[in-house]
Amino acid sequence: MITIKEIAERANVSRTTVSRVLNNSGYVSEDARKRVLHVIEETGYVPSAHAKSLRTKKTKVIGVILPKISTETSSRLVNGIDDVLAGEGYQILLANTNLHAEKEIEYIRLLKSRNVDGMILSATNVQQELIQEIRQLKIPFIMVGQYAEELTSVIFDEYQAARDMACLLIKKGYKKIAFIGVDEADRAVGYLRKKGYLDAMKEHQLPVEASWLQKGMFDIDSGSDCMRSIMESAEDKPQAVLAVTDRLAIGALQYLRQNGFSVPGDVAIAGMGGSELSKYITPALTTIDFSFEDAGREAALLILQKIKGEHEQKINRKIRYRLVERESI
Amino acid sequence: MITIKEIAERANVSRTTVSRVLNNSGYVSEDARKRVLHVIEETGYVPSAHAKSLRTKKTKVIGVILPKISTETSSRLVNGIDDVLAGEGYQILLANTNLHAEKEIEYIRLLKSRNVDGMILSATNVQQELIQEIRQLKIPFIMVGQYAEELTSVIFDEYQAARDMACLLIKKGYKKIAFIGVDEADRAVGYLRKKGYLDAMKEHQLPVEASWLQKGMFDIDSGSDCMRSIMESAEDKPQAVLAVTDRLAIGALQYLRQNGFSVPGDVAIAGMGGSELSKYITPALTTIDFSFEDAGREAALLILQKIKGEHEQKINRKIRYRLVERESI
DNA sequence: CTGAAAGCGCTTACAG
DNA sequence: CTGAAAGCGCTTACAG
Repeated sequence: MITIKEIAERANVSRTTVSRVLNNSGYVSEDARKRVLHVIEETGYVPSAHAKSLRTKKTKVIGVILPKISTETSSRLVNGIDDVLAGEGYQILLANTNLHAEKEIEYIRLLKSRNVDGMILSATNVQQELIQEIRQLKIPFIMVGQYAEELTSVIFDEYQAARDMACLLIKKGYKKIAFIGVDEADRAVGYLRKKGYLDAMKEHQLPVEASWLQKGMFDIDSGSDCMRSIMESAEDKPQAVLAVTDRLAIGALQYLRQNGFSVPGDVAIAGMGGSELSKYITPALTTIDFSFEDAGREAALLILQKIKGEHEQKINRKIRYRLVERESI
Repeated sequence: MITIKEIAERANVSRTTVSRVLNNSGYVSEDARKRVLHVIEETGYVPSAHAKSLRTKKTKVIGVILPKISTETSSRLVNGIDDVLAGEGYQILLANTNLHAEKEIEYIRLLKSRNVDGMILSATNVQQELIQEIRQLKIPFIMVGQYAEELTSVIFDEYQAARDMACLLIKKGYKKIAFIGVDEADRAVGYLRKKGYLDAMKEHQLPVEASWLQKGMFDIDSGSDCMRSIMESAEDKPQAVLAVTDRLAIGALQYLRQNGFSVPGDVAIAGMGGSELSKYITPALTTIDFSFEDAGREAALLILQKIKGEHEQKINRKIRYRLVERESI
């Protein structure tokens, strides 16, 4: 590889001077600048970012830790992050935990060793160990999707969103509303959304049968399984079901249609997530569109501010969501 | 930041020894090793990857250049890449051209400056300038999605795939088949798929009306527009339409349904891509599932081999595709 | 306007 | 088994 030393020799100047024209800093005579530029052009020299970071302590790289790489949520989030980061000359270094929560800590350390200028974690939990690791980190850090005391985060009002959706269902006249959730270790999606639903039901004095409460995973098949459990075990069949993700909702939809139920005629379905699928499936799914791109953009903006040292204290940014009413309820 | 020097001092050994225990190389007495490990543990020391790469010339980072970050194709591709790379301790540094072809070269240089161990480009064109830039690159490089003379690539048989689909349509009895393509600058998706369709038609002596040939972009709305053009301008209305991407096909579907045509009754539709949407839309879309995850895995495998210097010559790997017949034809 | 030299945090022959 | 020293490719006070 060709280095600054060679450029300096060829242009008949010192490395210092080459560095100056590279970084547009300090004084360089027009003549020297031209010679250097010329040699760079003709050699195709590209300065080593590593050597540079070693000195400057800046890498222009932001580490992004994702729970899963090929989900629409991650994709939209990363898109938003890259949207603002690219403009500032930063790049994204990806880390994918593949839903193994313990890898979050591992990757935080790896990214630290890679001297990233900041990290953004799309979190699925807020375990003490993880929070601890982040707290002792000296690198700017943004948590997305989960709220944690003392950490700067970009979140949605998960509780309110689920509650809004439950209320919409109730307003529409549905009284027997089932619920498909996920593990409550995921505080945002598992716990808070469930609580929103539960509170809405209670507030309207609507009973909830235990068999109406199912817990699935983050995929379509799981939604079908949950719906089956509900329909097969419920004393009183529900008139509607609220699923905490669109995929779960779509799975439920599949089950119902395959078993001769009409949606929303026999059972209404609402999802959450605002996925593209929700729009094109038949019947189109009523859902909540969380602006993941905005969340990504906001996270990127915050990390940039932190890098510039513009704010010290923790900040909690809430991103808006939109209730999208369609044909499934 | 805490460095190897401090660890050495605290453990009362030299930096050399610390380095040895860090890398598990050379001889270190049990006693020294223990002291070092202990200090590392208690300080939470993480060695600087930058400093290390500066010496070793390896970064364990692969640059991945994508035409768009939030498409299902990219998402699946990156998933496949990460799948094999993560296991080998490599991370992905993302670069998103956002469909600006000229940024491909720019990012190749940027990634070069970042000393990545290899690059994978999900290409949308094979312009001379780009190919030139890649050729003079001394870093292992894999091209995905486009074939280029002398470059190692992972591709699909785009021509055959489009031809297969057209033949299926013909076999089903459709004779008047329209086509929605994209710009032929994209040789794989634009040119080759069109050629596959055209050749199939010719082979079966089926005439193609000029108005049946439309060119769109990579989104759903564009598919609608193309379908409108076809239906409004065709002398002879087609009985079927082959779109080169699922999104274009879905746009066409939308247009037809909104204008009172039944699918496949009045017009049959086939897409290409094997997107998740194709499966859940009504009617379910007949499409070609390109295994983008496999393409990603294969690209990662190849780049790993190149890094290890296991093969010099260029290789062209063809990834299988699967014709998925569903209800839209 | 220019350059010599120190230093960033590592690894690695080399010598002991 | 261990360490002193050189070197990776840059930048940056400092001196001129």
